[in-house]
Amino acid sequence: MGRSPCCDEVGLKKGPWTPEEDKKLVEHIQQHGHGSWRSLPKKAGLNRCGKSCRLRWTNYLRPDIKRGHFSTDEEKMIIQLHSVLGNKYIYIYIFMILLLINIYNNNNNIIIIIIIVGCRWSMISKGLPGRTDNEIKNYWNTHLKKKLLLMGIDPVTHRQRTDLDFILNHLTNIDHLFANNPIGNLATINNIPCNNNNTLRLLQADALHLVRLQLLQSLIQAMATTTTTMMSTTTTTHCSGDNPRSYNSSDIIDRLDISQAKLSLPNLSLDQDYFSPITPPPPLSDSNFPNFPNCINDQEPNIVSTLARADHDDSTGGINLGEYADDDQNMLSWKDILE
DNA sequence: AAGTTTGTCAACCGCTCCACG
DNA sequence: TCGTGGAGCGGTTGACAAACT
Repeated sequence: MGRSPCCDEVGLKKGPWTPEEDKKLVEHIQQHGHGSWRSLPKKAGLNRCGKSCRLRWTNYLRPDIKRGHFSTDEEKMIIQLHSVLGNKYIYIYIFMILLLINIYNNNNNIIIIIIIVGCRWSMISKGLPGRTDNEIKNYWNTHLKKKLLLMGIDPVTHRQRTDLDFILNHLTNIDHLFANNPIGNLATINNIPCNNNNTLRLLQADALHLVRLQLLQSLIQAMATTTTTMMSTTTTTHCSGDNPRSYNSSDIIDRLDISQAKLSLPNLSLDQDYFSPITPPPPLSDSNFPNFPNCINDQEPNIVSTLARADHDDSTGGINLGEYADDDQNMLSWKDILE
């Protein structure tokens, strides 16, 4: 065991391969096969270590390699296989639970647990002919991970994210969405009759508040879930991927830009005509929201659906944003919720 | 046009596993 | 059983290109 001395040899070239080196390597392997990688460089006339040659061949020069754009099917396959093969942490998690149970029960029996760790990318690459583990790994780290995160899916657990980071980032996206889309767009895309810009501004502001409040509600739920599991009542700590973060209530309020005063929103006097009939419109498309990340369209709350779901105040014809009901239909003020 | 930041991906590093003498 | 070398793995780095300011 121990580290191979292969790449420690002094004077061997490192870094990017030149076309000449590629040619030498390919020609040698085509004529003689790779044989022992360690002895290959000398035989092929290359000033490289065997390991470097092997990587160059397996990741780049091999004739059966498929390079370039990943198809949708390939993406799906990677995600699917990663959800099954990729999560080595789950085994450690299971191990810890079993260990704790064992300690709790004061059980002196020896538990033998086989932890399966590793072989992820190589196994995933077997499901995608022509793709190398290195390429899949790179594609996962640079594209798919981000895509899943934007879709609200945790790339480690492959479950819908409910943590604070996701909700706060979502709020940022929503603000960005509204900041970058002209008012006219919002009216035309949802086929809402449009009489004047003032009404549209109110509609836009209303929709923004509703979306943010809905997300705030999710945030509060997430906080409630998290805080019950934590020892501290003043700080909510959670993990998102590899980045542990801490929040206190003022951080959250700062990020949301919602103070308690702002939460007590007045009933907005929107003309009822603009919500009649209240039927959920078709999902928003890319062309309607060019600044919105493509991949999260399906996951994004539809603004008019949100409006349709909002509590409708019959007395004013507006929408009551100031209160939310709990499970028993008791009306709660935001002050109550935050406290 | 120039400087800076960000994203991509080939290549490297350090480790473990396995076969073999 | 142990030591050694070869092979392969996942994580990380850094050069380069593209995008942005």
